[in-house]
Amino acid sequence: MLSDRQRLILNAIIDNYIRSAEPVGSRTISKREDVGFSSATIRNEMSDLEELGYLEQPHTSAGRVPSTKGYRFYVDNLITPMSLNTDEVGNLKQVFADRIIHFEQVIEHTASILAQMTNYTAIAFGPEIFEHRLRSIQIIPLNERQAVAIIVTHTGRVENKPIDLPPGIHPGEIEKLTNILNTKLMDTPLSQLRHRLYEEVAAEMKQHVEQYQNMLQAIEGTMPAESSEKMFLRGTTKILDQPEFQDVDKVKDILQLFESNQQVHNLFHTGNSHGLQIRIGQENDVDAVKNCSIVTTSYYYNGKPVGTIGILGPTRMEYGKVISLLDYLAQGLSKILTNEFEK
Amino acid sequence: MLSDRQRLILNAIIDNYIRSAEPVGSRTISKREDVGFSSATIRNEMSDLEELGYLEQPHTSAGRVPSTKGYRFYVDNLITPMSLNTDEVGNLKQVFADRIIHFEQVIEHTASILAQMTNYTAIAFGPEIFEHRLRSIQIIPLNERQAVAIIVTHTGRVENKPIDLPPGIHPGEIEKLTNILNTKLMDTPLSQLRHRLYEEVAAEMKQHVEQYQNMLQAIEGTMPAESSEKMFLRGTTKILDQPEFQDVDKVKDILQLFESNQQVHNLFHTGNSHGLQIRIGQENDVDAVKNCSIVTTSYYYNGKPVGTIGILGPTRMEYGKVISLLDYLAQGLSKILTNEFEK
DNA sequence: ATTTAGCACTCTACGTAAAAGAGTGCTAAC
DNA sequence: GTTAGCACTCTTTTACGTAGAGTGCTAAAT
Repeated sequence: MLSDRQRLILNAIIDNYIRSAEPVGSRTISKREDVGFSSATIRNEMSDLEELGYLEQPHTSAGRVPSTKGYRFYVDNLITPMSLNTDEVGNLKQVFADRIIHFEQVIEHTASILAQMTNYTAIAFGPEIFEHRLRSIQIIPLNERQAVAIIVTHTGRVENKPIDLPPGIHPGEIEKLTNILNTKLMDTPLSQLRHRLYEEVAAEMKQHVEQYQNMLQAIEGTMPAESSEKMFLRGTTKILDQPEFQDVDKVKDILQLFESNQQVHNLFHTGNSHGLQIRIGQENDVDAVKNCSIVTTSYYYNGKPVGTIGILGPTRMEYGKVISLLDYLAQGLSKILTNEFEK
Repeated sequence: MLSDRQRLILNAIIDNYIRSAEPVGSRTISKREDVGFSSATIRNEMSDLEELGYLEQPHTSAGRVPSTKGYRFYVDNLITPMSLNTDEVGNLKQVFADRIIHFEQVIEHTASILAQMTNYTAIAFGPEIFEHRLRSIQIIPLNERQAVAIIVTHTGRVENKPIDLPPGIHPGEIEKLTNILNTKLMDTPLSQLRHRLYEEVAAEMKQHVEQYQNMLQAIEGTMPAESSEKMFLRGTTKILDQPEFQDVDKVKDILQLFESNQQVHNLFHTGNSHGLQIRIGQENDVDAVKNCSIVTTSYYYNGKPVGTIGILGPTRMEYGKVISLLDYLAQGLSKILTNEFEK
């Protein structure tokens, strides 16, 4: 659809704008080494590109700025994923080089390094909980009325929740119950925990445990809600460094959004789709990030997508760099995850 | 030192400034009902108060603004703690009215309600960990090489850490070890855990567990570090609503500080002192909050201070309201804490 | 001796105007 | 098809004058 020259010029404009954050003029482009045309020619092409919707003009006699459509074309057709230099690869390797104790620590480290290397806000979600299988469930009484239920998954994730004990329950009952739960539910994926609790455990409990219904309810309450995977958000204030967010009003909504885990989760959750995803400016549903872009990708366990890492930055984002970093890290995570639990 | 009239005027100025955030002029004060002097008289007094260091003038021919010294005098001598109205008391009571499952949830709720009712940033620290006593310690193997150690305190707090297993250790060994640990360490305050681990457990372990030294080290690593009490920070973006923080540069440092748990902890930690503490503007050591004030108070368990709740806001803070709220909530927390674990 | 009215003075905030600068769009020449 | 040239437009910056708020001082009033 676009001529080669139009593509070249669009690419040059976006490239410049990403660096300068200022509307780009025709003369700036014609001075570039990779463009051999006079400013007048560029002006004509710019005019056409604007008419086609790829560029916008803040006002007459200002330079051009890429539109959402422009960025979209850029990331779909023009972008050359930045190849990482040795320093950068070195940095990234460190995430995986440390002796790995726990996958969640690696995830956390991933988010940190992403934020640090991009200067944008980074997020990383722990492996989706429905892939975790139960390794152990413990009920620890604190006193006559209260206890803590603890669930440990085969990935080492620990969830705990306080529960009320039925009045007058005997400690031996709790122990019996714990045994039943562990025997019956071992290796159950968390997503099926509730289901199997009623299907298989209830009957057994009925025989051995008094007041089993109260306990059953209490225990059900501790089962982690779906899609409550761990989330690490890093570099939330990086957005303040961007020139387009020098106005407090423009950042307030975003920072407030960061305060709510639920909202952040919704924002980055990619639903069924996986792999590299880019949402640019108004392509986002949430108003607060209408002039931000979100780039996410997935990592895999046994070929299945189980987690997401991503970046939130201004629409004027260094897409090439971000994509390369995300790719590299996602691959690393997939590899580690598979190694760690497959042996 | 200050005459009654000077105190009256200083109080009026601060009172006005807290509400308006604008330098206060002599005429504004003379119009107040509680002040029966002409603007000229006020001007003279203001001039004196400035000379004494209680007021500052942004520039000639602007009104006066309280200095740090002025605020200090205000909170020490002039302030009348705002009595809470019924609506407010109702709100506060809700924090404690919900059926209490877990003290940490109450603490969290406290931080939220503080932020919401003051429109400043609120913080609440869970009871200091050295007051927690061990209720249970569990070691859950994940596979041949890895395990998770879980520590539960009598307050229901759960800490967990991944540990590496010594190669070739037998599952039975782990069970034996867990039994020893629980028998020997039950009810030990967390602060003495390390000490008693070596004093009392090591000998016993030596007899029953192979490779006990490796395990000992691994377990020691899971013992929570001192002063790692839970912390709830709420309303971190409230500061953006304050007129004196409309400039991005002025908030950036503060928001960045909020990103680091460690720094937040240092900022609010009151060391040995307890009870109501107010640090105004430059009285703070940390540069980022040089034009903020921090008000904290303690809550108690058996008469001993075990936790802190507090507020961070602009120096121009509604001290009276904040103090009343903190007092009320701290008392409530103390009461609950004592009830919950004393029965 | 204290308080107050009056007034000149100072400084900021605001609005307007002029000038400078950046960039376009069009026309005509190459 | 490309480019040089130029008039035109719009923003940004600077300058300047005015209005407003508030002070500080003096002299009068209490």
